[in-house]
This record gives sequence, structure tokens and C-alpha cells, in this order.
Amino acid sequence: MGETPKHTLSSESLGGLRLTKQRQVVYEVLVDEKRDHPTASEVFERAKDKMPSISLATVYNCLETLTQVGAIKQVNLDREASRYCPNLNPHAHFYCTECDGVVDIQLAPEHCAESPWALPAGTQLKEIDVTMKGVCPDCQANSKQN
Amino acid sequence: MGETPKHTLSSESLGGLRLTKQRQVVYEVLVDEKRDHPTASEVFERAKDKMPSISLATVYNCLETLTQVGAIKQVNLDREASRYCPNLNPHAHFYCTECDGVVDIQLAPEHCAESPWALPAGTQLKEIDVTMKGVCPDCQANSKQN
DNA sequence: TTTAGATCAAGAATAATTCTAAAAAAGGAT
DNA sequence: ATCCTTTTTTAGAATTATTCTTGATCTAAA
Repeated sequence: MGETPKHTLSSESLGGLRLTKQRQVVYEVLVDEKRDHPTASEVFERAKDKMPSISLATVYNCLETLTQVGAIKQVNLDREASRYCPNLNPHAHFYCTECDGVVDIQLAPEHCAESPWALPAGTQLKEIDVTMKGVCPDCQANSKQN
Repeated sequence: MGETPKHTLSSESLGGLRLTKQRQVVYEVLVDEKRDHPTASEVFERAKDKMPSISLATVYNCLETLTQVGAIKQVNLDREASRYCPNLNPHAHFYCTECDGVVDIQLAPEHCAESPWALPAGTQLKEIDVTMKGVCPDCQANSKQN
């Protein structure tokens, strides 16, 4: 049976770490609100709405913890600030150079295996990261109207 | 006829910009020496052997210029310092988590097209970036001997 | 040779992130 | 409940790669 992630945190899903209010808030920001791959600072801004006393350092801590226990993913585009996303399915990211938006792109299972890549024999593959750049349909449409 | 990059810089390949000693040195470091995807600081260290008076700021400038005219590629792995590589063929990068080495992986032509990716209709794809992480054959072999 | 623009160099500035140290919170045992 | 230990949070300092600034230098063309 395929496990469907419930997007709720528990002490178990945190690998025994404490399920603190701060960790919940940070996670909720990523899951509840627009899934727009916010940066740490953006998460911080949104988290303050739910918990005004939270600090940026804590947001960084929580994001790192959540990433390490595998509850969320850190998304790095070039050398920009890291973004975070709660989508745990294997997926790529498309970055629109017009609107700076990031959207998830479903990955085919074959892309996640070693087979299609010309890796040297004996390589142990742990992780594949696919990032695409271009113009999203919306920005494409808008630019034609000018 | 397929253009084979000659790995020599000219005023033309620089898009009219000047072919200065500094730009040549920086480019030579990437082409001549071990193709190990050095960072800007590493390029700086090696460039000083050829031109002791060169400054780090200039190395950054040259690397940016060379990247912008398409003579080299900037390689970003997570949020680590950018690395640079003179391989202009479409290729992915494999990062070995044991030795921190980066090697080029030949990309199949189909990976560079839009077709195999589930992009929303109307998306204009400009660039694909594939990065893999794991253990390289050498480190794999070494770890078995312990 | 003069001149305008390009490039370089050194150091200051920036920005994202990490580190540090002390305060607060959370469990567990008594 | 109270004490004790460990975890977590917080605020600010520190770090690091990179970019910016400014004046000096170089270059190509007039």
C-alpha cells in the first residue's frame, strides 16, 4: 500500500525530536499557505503571523531539522536563498525567469533510477536533482499581449 | 558541420570584449589544469602561479564575463561556492559526497528536450540542470577495504 | 599622442546562513 | 508538584561567498 504523506508532524515523524510549537508553525506555513517555495525569510514573515515571538534563527533551525528528518525538502536554485517545499514525491523544479516563480514538475520513475544516466560503472547514486529554467505559461501569455 | 570548441579565447568568442591577460589566465586554469571544477578561490590560487599580480576580484570578474559570453559554465551545488567548468557540451554533474569531487556526466539528447519532462503546456524551456549525488567508484572501492 | 571607454585591483559592503551563549521549555524521576 | 537533565529557542555576533565602489591602469581608436 502506498503511504500517502499526511502533512502532519508527529514526534515519530521527527525521529524522536520534540514536536514544538515553532516546528509546527514553520511546517504549517509550508503546507497550509500558498505552496510557492518560500525562502527562510519568507517563512519567517509568515510564521510571525501565527507566532509573533518566533525568531529568524529558530526558523532556520526548524527548517534544517525538518529537512534532516525528511519532512520537507530544501530547494536550491543557483546561489539564491534556499527555498523550502513540503512535496516529498520525487519531482523537479521549474523556475520562471520572468516572475521568479517555482513550480513542481512531476518526475517519471525512470528519471530517478540510475539507468538513464551515463554514470561510470560502480557509482552509487543517492539523489538526483533536476532543475529547469524558462518562462512559465502565464508570463509567456502576458508578454505576447504587449 | 559540428563545431568543436577549441578552448582558445578570442575577441570574437568574447563577444567583442577585450582578450586580456587576466581573462586568458583564468580561462587557461580551467582548461589546462585538472578539470576538477574549481571554485573562484581555487581558480585564484592557480591563476596566481601564472600571474602573481592578479586579484580575487578580477578572477570573479573574469569568471562572470566568461560565463556570460558562454565560454565556461558556472556549476552550483547546493549552497556551496560556485564551481566553474569549461565543458560546453550538455552534461550533468555528479557530486561524490565522500571526496567532494565533481565529474561531468554525458547527457543524452532526449534529456535536453522538453518532451521527457511533464511541463505544463505553454512552458518555454530554456535550460535544464541535472545534478546527482552519491559515491564515486573510487571512494566506493576504498570504503570496502576498511 | 590624446582620449574615452574598458578593465583591474584593493578593500568595503552585502546577504544568506551559521555559530555562540544564555534563557526558556519539556520531559522524566523523585 | 519539584528538581534535574536535555532539548530548544532566542538574539546577536561571526562567517563566507560574492558583489560593489572607487581610483588606477590599460587599450584601441581618433
